[in-house]
Amino acid sequence: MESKDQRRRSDRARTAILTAATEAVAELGYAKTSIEGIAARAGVGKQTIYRWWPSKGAVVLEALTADQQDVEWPDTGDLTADLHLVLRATVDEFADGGTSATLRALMIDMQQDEALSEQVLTRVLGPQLAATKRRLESARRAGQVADGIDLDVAVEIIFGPIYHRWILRTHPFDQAYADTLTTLAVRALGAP
Amino acid sequence: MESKDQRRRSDRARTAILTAATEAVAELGYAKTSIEGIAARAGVGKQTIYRWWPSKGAVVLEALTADQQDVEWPDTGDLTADLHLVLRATVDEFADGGTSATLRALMIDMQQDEALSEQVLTRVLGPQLAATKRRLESARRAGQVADGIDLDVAVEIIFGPIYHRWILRTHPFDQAYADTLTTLAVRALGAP
DNA sequence: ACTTCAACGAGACGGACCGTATCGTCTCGC
DNA sequence: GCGAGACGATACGGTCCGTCTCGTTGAAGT
Repeated sequence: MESKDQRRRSDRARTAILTAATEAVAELGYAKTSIEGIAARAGVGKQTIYRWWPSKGAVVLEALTADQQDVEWPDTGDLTADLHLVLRATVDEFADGGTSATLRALMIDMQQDEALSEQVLTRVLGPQLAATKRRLESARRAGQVADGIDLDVAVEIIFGPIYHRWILRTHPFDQAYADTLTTLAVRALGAP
Repeated sequence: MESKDQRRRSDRARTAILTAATEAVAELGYAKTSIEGIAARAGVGKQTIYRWWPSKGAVVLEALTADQQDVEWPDTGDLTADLHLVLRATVDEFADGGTSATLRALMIDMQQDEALSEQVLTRVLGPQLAATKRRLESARRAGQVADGIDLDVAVEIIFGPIYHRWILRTHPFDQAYADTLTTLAVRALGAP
């Protein structure tokens, strides 16, 4: 085996790198952020980055997940109200510049990096989608979601439009949108 | 003004460049495709590319739109049937490697190139979304879409899930998906 | 037919980053 | 303390960028 003794890892360097990565992406955008730039900004040799991360995307992903808490789904028994709450919170989060730029960046690199794609999916997007599916299962038990509906598609009916508008910027991305989308999604899912 | 005399433009070079760009993206993927690579493949000086296009994205965009016909919406009077048809066709088109890789690539570059973003939106995505909205207006007149529904959001309810699954690859992207999605979308839009 | 002039193919150029390979130096675990 | 391995720093060969020349070619204007 080679150099992977976590015990000897410098936490000062690790923290400096993650901080520098976050700052660089926020400041320059993902495309113009380079490994060399992160290293210089962090006051670190670039080899130290290559020693612990395989790619720029991996560094940025860890920087993103380092300081994030999972979005938890409420379950008050009222699907419409809970959905409304979550969509408004999601719009807020995505409208924010920092997290938004980073996540957008990762979704870019996912398209050309298989390993990173899997990481982002399992560590960031997957849990969110799974939590949503769980909430929908609960709603179905309560008779608020029609039987026979494919819940994976139901999740996409909810978040697909969000991502669509967030990525393409076709229309305003605001609270009013969260409201409208909530109504339509509930119409799609609800038992008649 | 300087060098913009379209009359003197070599059509041989232009065609060779667009063909080479399409091939290169299909073969290497967008990220590994370079302007130099396209020039070499086309048997062309790279200055000839820089003379007529501002960026790699612009070349690829023109290569994509060169040989594409707009997806037209049928209007048989039956929204469900028409929607079903279009979604199946869309899934087919997106599942295809060639067009898919190119469009995916453009959506990547849109995130970091303002001008390109506008071009892709107005020349590729926009017309598709507008056509969909028109079909929904027709359906609303026929009483198949409830009054008061925001048609821009309605369009996103339809295509948002498609893009979501296509980009993130969370679940199989096939005809069965088109079927399921059709059902849910119609539920969301339909008058009770 | 002849002139003319911009587009053409080719490729040199400086610069930015890539990812790898070594330098001494520092520091942690034994 | 001693040794191993991570550290900051930096040199290296590559690739590609975008700009800038070269002659050469070929179509428009006379």
